[in-house]
Amino acid sequence: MDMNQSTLSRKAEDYLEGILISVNEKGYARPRDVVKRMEVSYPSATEMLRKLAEQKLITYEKYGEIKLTSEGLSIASKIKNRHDVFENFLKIILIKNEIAEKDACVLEHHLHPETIRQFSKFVSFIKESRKRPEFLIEFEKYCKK
Amino acid sequence: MDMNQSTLSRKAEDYLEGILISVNEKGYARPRDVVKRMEVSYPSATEMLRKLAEQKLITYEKYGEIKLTSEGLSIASKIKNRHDVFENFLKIILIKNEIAEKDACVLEHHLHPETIRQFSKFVSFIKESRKRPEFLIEFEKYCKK
DNA sequence: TAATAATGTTAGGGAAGCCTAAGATTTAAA
DNA sequence: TTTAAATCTTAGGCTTCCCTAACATTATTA
Repeated sequence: MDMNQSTLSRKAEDYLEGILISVNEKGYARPRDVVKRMEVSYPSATEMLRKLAEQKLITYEKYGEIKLTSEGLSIASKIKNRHDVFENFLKIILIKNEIAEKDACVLEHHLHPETIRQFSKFVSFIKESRKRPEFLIEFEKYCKK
Repeated sequence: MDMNQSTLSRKAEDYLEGILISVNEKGYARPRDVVKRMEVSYPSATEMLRKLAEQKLITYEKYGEIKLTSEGLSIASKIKNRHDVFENFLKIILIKNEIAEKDACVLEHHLHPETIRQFSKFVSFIKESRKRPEFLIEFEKYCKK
């Protein structure tokens, strides 16, 4: 049960994550939301929506609202968590927000679970320090040289 | 001049990097080297080799030795440098060598140049510290909790 | 409510990258 | 040197993801 995650393509994960964002905002997604967020044409979106529906990761009927099934939600949330981990990490190493956001999308796929776990720990480690760790101050100086 | 890097697919970059490794070892590559390193079939390798040759990134003739052109070498070297940066980084955040090596392959593509630069700086920053930075010792403890 | 605009779907096709099967070439062995 | 093994290429086809053009549906507005 639940072998889908491992066999889901990178793109399918992307779409699922995109759908989650709309669902969080207004309770459902529309093809137009997907089209905008993924920067693809309507036919491309329709095609992927059908596939995701076939795999029971979303509910979707012609001209209808798109929602995540519980399994779809579970997968999308995992991807989104990863995304956040990487985005946070990139900001820590002083990358501009805009770039950090985009590059997190690249990082969030296909890394070994252990790698993701370590990135995640690294971010928590930094964030849990009461004051800004000395080494980050040093690193910032180092970058300016 | 040299707009190829930006338009080269991720896979093409992978192959180029693989070829570089064989070239470094023995002065040239053979289809069998590519097949082994990329874990693809001969026809897949042949197809990509032809494409790379078309783009003048390698020299390659039927049944012949494969070599990098100066442009191919320049691109492959950049990719390899990135790979090394990421591999080093992953080891710093305490990921097993074997996984670090594989995941560096994922990281080495499609990140913003600024992101790559920052990763690179981060690694240099750590490596240039005379002694092992305190925070890494702390991080290691943190991971064990 | 009829016309228009926005949204969505279907049909058909393309590029990238992968494969197996079959055949060609080169290398190694008998 | 003939045969066998290894290597390599060609032919043909598959999947994923993308697209444009044409058509259908829904929403908006005159």
